[in-house]
Amino acid sequence: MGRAPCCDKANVKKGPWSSEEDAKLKDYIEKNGTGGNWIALPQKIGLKRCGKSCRLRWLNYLRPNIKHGSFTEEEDNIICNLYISIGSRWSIIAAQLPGRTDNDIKNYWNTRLKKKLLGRRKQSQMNRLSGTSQDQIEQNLSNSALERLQLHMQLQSLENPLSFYNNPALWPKMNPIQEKIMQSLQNMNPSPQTGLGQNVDILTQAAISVRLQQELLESNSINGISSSNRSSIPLNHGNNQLDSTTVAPKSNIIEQPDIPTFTQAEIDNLLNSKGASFVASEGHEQIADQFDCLKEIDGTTDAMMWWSNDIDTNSASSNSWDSTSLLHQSEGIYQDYALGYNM
DNA sequence: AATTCTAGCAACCGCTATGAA
DNA sequence: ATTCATAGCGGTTGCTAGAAT
Repeated sequence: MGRAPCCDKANVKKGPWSSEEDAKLKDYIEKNGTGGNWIALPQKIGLKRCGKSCRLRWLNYLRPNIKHGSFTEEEDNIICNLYISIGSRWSIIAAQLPGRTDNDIKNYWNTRLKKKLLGRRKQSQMNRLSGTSQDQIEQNLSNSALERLQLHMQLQSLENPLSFYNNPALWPKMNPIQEKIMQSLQNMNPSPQTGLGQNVDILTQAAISVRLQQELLESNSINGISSSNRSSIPLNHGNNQLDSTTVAPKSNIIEQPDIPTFTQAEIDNLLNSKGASFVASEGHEQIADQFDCLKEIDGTTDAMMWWSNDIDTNSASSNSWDSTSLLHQSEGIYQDYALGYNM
């Protein structure tokens, strides 16, 4: 037995709104407000629409001060800044852009902005990988784009020791598993080859983080913490949701890889390239291959962005952090990232 | 000119959060 | 403390117009 429907589906019109329907709804709300009850509203005004549909139509289209039309460069920047910081919290992002709706921003990101950021790489990947299937190309594109973004963020933290990335106090609250991972990473030794202090190879860090997550999940399962009562552990919501049912079997746990280090030239190239593709060295590719197990954990390689993208759902919903300050904190990130892609 | 493909957008669906009873 | 109705959110779907073949 499922949930009771919010309205009588059989007698409800779906699809695009007519101008008459728009006029009816707009006229009523402007005169009377919503009355705090969207479900009852369509019946009051004789609309054969679901209350949810009325609400969406009002919020996304009819409401006064809605901005239609193209996004400005400043709006692009804000959206990218916040997306990098908090992920797909469209309503929070929309709150920073007066007149824009979450739906609008979500569509804009999915159809244009994302491509604008990644698109330049697509062509060069296509050139290099001609002969491989389109699926492989897309896979390589999205994985390495994420790697590149995170690597750039990591390097950014070295250049600016007081930056958001290097200051755990500024980071969003992490769950216990993430805390342990971060502690382990912070304890790792400096890399003498690169002279980059604690900037241990990011791919290695991520590989180790995966291993730790697997170990922790396994120990939880041994201790009787099943997926059904996992709610006692505030795991990530949405993209990075860890699910013990999809964790790779023990035999697939990755071995500690040999640690190749990025050369200074590679780093320089990464930071300064404008649209050039990131060509992983042989050693890096070997490690990158290990990240397939990430997909088995949470379905996407977004897990690599364990600290930049993961905000505990509870803290987000209880407003224990401020999206406005996040926006400021992340301003520099996107600007540099955008520079790298020559938007 | 007809057909197919693609991008952009509006709307829907299902889930979670919240607050009242 | 529990149940229920509604609001709000984010992911997905489907339609349409324009581009490409």
